[in-house]
Amino acid sequence: MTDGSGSSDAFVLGDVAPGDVRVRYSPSPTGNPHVGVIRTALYNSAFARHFGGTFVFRIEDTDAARDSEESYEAMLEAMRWLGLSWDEGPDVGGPYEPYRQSLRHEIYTDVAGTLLETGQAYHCYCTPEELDERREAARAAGKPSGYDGRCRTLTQSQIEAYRDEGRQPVLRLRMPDEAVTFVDLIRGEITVDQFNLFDYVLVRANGQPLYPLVNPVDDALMGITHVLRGEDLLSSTPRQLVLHRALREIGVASGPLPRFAHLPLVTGEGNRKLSKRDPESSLALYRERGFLPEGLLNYLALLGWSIGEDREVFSLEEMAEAFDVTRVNSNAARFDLRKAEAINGAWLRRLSPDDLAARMVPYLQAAGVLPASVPDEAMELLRAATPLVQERMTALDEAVGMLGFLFARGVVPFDEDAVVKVLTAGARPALAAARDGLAALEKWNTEAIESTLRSALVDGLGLKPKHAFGPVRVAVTGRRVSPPLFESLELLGRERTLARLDAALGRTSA
RNA sequence: GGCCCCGUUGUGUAGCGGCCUAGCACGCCGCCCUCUCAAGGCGGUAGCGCGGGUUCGAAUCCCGUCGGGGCUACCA
Repeated sequence: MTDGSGSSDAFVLGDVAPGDVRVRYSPSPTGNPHVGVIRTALYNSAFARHFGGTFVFRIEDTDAARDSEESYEAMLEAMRWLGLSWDEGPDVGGPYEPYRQSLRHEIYTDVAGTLLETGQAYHCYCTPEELDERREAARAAGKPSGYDGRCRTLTQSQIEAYRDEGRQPVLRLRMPDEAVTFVDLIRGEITVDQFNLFDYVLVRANGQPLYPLVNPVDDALMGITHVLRGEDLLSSTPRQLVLHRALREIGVASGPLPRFAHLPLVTGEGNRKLSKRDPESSLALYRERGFLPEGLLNYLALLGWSIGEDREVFSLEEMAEAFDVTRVNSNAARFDLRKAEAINGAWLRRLSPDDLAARMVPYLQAAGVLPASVPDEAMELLRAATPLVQERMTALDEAVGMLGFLFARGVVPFDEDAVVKVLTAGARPALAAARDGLAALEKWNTEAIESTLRSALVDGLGLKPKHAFGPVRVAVTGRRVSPPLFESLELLGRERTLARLDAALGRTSA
């Protein structure tokens, strides 16, 4: 938290007291949540918490054709999984309910009506075809191709003529005859002149309010003080500001205009904006792969912002403490899976073994390694094995391959390649010596196992460590890569170890 | 086409006129450690798009240029 006295904080706040800061995250529930949009949520959350303000979660389900209840649930669930909590929202309520646009229809209709009555907006009777035609013509002439304002000053008789034709009008906002300037918290002053400000559509001919109306109206009504959103919305900001001013003029809203910060886009391969259609953008994918919420969020934070001082691993709390929008980069950032994995790995290693063990459970269950209800012994075994794999994992789903052998009943599933390359006839002496040595062992612990194996295989058979332990590893774990061998054997137990060595011996003789 | 934004190694960034022979992280390469794989340690690779200014001095400021991206719907 901060008192807002830092120099950038003061600039960012403007006239707003730190505790009065209100930001919102307002996704539209179409498809699966994607990482770019989650980063926006993260930055908003960090911003609100930095100032001790309010983080509002609002659902922009304005487009009935594309929105779905499933993705609404998915969005909520994703936010909870990530641990991004909100102060007001569709599920928790708040002073500005409802928080779903689909439930606020009347509000928009009322506002639209007032906008029309006061002349801030007007009816436009142009058909889509006419619009297209004129747009193409303007474009061909090298001129701005937005709406040309034809219906701005229709006479009563013209209106009646259109009505007689059966035309249904859309509602357009009247833009000013002067440039609009605003200060973007990240990019500085941005100006768009009046020739590039078009009277845009607020309400469809069928009466449905559109995003360009609904979004600023909700921001204004909900007292949003700062808008942190993607750069793709940058060019529409001047137009929205005009609406905001109009809303204040007609008394629908009061308070200062929101301040904007446009976050750099998150791109994928080829520097294109990451879209929902790109598979690597899917939050669910990273979750299934076993990313930790902490790790993913940490990585996402790095996409456009730096905590400074050559540090890259930090928590949500640390981020909130240090977050400064003005230090967000203005250039687009490429999502890099390798780096994301590295950060996630760092978080995995930070976890306490018990915590990590608990988090691995669902992944082991999903893979059938552990049953739906985990017996106490199995959980004990898992906890004991966790330190062996903790520094070897980059994501939770890797636990399946690394620890599967510990929970396998009877014969382990073998990796074919490992069998062919390692469990050869030449491996028999090593396997046999290992079997005999281990069978005779008095105490079954890591130290004893190691010294027995070393003396039997390395000293006794004169094998190089790599060739000595390789066959044992494959015999017992089924793979060429495993957690440390001696510790693994201890955990596996003598009985199962010997059984697997016997099984391997059987294989190699065949 | 028009408007807007952006431009430091392959990627993410530090840098806010001298501390920069440009730092860090990921990646990549090599070495060490070592029962495999990791983790860890050490070392290496590679960058201020270009051209003009301003200045004693520019990655940092200005202009231009080139390049990239976004927007340009009765989608959000």
